[in-house]
Amino acid sequence: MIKKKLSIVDIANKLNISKTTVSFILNGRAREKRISEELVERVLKFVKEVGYKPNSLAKSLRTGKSHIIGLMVENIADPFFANIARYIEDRAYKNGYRIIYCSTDNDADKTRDLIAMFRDRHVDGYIIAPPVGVEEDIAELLKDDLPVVLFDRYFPGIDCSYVVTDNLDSTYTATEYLVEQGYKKIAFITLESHQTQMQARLDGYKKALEQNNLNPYIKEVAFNQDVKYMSEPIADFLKNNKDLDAIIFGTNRIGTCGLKVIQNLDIRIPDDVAIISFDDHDVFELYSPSITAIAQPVEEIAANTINILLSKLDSSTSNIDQKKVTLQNDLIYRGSSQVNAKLSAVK
Amino acid sequence: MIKKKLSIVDIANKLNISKTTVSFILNGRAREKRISEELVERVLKFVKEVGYKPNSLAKSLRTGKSHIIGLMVENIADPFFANIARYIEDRAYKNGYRIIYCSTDNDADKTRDLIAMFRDRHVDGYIIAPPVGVEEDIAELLKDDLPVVLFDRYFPGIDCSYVVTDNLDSTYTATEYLVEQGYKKIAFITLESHQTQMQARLDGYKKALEQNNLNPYIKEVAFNQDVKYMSEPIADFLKNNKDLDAIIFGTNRIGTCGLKVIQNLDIRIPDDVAIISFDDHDVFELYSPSITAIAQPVEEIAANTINILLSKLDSSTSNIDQKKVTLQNDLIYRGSSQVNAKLSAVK
DNA sequence: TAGAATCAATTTATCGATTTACCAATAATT
DNA sequence: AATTATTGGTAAATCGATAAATTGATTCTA
Repeated sequence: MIKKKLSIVDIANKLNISKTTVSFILNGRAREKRISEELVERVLKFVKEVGYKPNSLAKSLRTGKSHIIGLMVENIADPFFANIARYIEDRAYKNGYRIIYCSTDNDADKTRDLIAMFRDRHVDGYIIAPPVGVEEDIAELLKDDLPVVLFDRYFPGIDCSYVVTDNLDSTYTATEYLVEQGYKKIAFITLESHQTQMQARLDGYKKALEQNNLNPYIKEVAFNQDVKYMSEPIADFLKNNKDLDAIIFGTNRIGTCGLKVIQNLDIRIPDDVAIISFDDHDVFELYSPSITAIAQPVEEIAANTINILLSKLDSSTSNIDQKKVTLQNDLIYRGSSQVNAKLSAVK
Repeated sequence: MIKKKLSIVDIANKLNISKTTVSFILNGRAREKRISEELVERVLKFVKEVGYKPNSLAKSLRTGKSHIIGLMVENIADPFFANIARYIEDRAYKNGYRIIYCSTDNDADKTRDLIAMFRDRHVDGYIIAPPVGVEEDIAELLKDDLPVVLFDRYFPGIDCSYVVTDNLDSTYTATEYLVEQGYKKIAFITLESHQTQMQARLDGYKKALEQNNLNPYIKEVAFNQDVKYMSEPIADFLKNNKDLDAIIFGTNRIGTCGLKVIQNLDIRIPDDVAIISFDDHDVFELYSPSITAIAQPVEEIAANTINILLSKLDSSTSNIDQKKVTLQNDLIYRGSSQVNAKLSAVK
C-alpha cells in the first residue's frame, strides 16, 4: 500500500479552502494577501501535522527557480577538485542552496550535454571548470542572463566572472628558485592541454628559463584516467634524459605518477634530481624527502567562487559587471628541491 | 534579447499539427499510434533544425521519471568515495543516466534533507552510503518501491540491497599477519563510529587478538573535516603507549593522518612500529617504507552497486528480492609490516 | 447614495510536457 | 445490415505548484 504523497490540492480539500490560499500562506505572502491570522495558523498547523512538503519540481516548473547550483569539475576523483567541491557544497548548503556536481572529463561534448541538463533542470547558477570547446555554450548562458562563475581556467575572449590562480607567476617563481639553487637542466612534465591554466604554467617555466639562458626540457603527456598510461611516457622521457637535474610537474596527478616512476627507476631525490610539483597533496608532504609544491589556496578559490555566485543570485538586479579574481599560489619549500637537503641526505 | 526556449507547443504550431502528435513522435510511439511516415519525418527534421529539446522538468513532473540517479557519499573529498563516485558516474552516463552526488558528512539530518530533495526532484534511483540514523528514511523509500542500493555500510535490520566488503575478515587477517610476524602489542586506531563497516573492522581486530591471547589497544578518534583535530588525539595516544610494536589504522584518512603524527614524533617504521592501514592510497604506495594496506576493490564495489541499481531500474516488475553482496578485500603486503623489511632498513 | 476601496479568499490560467479519451472516415467481419 | 477494426490523428485532462484575474460582501469616500 503506497502512501501517495500529498499535494497542495489535498491539503486545500481537507481544510475546505482553496489551494491558492494554501500556496500564499506557505510562501509567506499571507500578510501581503491579507489572509486571516486564524486561517494561517490552522493551515500551518495542519501542514506540519501531515508532514506535507511542496513538490519542488512543480514549483521549479512554475517559478523557474530551483535553489540548486550546478557544479562541474574536471574530475571529482582529483583531490584538488574534490576539496573545492566539498567547500563549495558546505557554503552553499548553509545559504539554502543544494549542489549537484558532475565530472566533465574535459570532454566538450559531455560538458555541453551536462550544461543542457542543468539548464533544463532549472539550476539557479553554474560553477564550471570549463574544458576547451564550450566557449559558445558559456556565452549562451551569459546571454540569457544566467549566473555563471568559472574557476581554475577561463576563456580570455569571454566576459565572464572567474576565479583562477596566478599560474604563470607560480611556475616562474618555482623555476627561478631552482635556477638560484644552481640547477641547470630543469624539465617540465605536464599534461597535454590547451586550457589557460596549463598554458600559463608552461609559459612561466619557459619565461624563467629564457631569462636565464637555459634550455627547456618539456614533456607533455596525454591525460588518462588510468595512471599506468601516463607512467610509460614519463618513464621514457626520463630514460632519454638521464642528465636532468630538476623536474617540475604540472599537476598533482602528474606529480604523484612521476614520483612512482622515479621510485621505480631508482632515481634519488634530491641527489639525482630536485622535484617541485604543482598542487599540494598528502603524498608530497609525507614523501621522503618531502616534495616542494606549489599549493593553490583551495579554500580561498572555493570561497571566492561561491561568494561571487551567491551575490549574483542575491541581487535581483542583473549586474552586468563580471568579477575576475586571480589568487596567489603558495610555494611550499620542502626537502626535494633544496641543495642543503642534499647534504643532509648524504650525511 | 533573450531567445525564448522553444516548447512543444511552438513546434506544434509552427507545423500546424497537435502537440500530442509531436509528443508521440518524439517518444518513439509514432508506429504504435499509426502516425504517417511522412509526418514523422517532417517533425523530426524540423525538431532537429531548430534544435528543440523537451523540457525535462515538465517531463519529469508528468512521468515521474528523471533519468537521474542520486548518489550520496560520506565525503566526496575522500579518495575512496571520490573514486567510487567517479566510476559509478561513468557507468551511469553510458546507460543514459545522469548522476547527482552530494556529501552526507555522516549527518543524519543533512542526509534526510538530501533524500527529501532527491525525492521530490524525482530521481529514479538512490545509491547511498548511509549514516546511522536514517534507517527509517531508507525503509520509507523501500516501502514506496523506489530503487535503493546501499554501499560501504548497511542496516542489518532492513531488507535492502547493498554492496559492502568483508571488513571483519580483513582486519582479522591483517592482525593475524602481524601476530605471525611476532608483533605483540598491536594497536587499532580508528574513527569513532557506529556504522557497520567500522564496527566490523574493530571486531576483526578484537577477534584476532582474543584468539592469540593478546591485549587490545584501541583508540577511537572523533571525525573532523579538519585533519589537525584528529592528529592531536592520535599523538596523545602514541605518547602514552610508547611500547606499541604495531598499529592498524581503520581508514585511509586516519592512516595518512597517523603517518604525519608518526613522522613528527620521529617514530621509525617498521623499526619502532609496523603499520597497516585500511584502504589503499597513493601515500601508502609511495611512502618509505611503503605501507601495507587493506585495499578495498573500489571498481568492483562501484560496478556491483551501479549494476544492481540499473537492473532494478530496468525491470519494470518491482522485483522484491534485494541483492546483498559482500566483496573480499585485498591485503597488499608492503615494507611497513614486514619483519624482513626491518632488516633491510637496518642494514 | 453611487462609486471606490478594502477584505478574504476563490477561480482560472499557466509552466511544458505526457496520457487518456475521442473522432470521423473507411475497411473488414459477423 | 449491423458491428467492429483500422487509420491518422486531435482535444482535453493531468502532473503540482504559482500568478493573475475575479468575486461578493462590507466599509469608506465624495
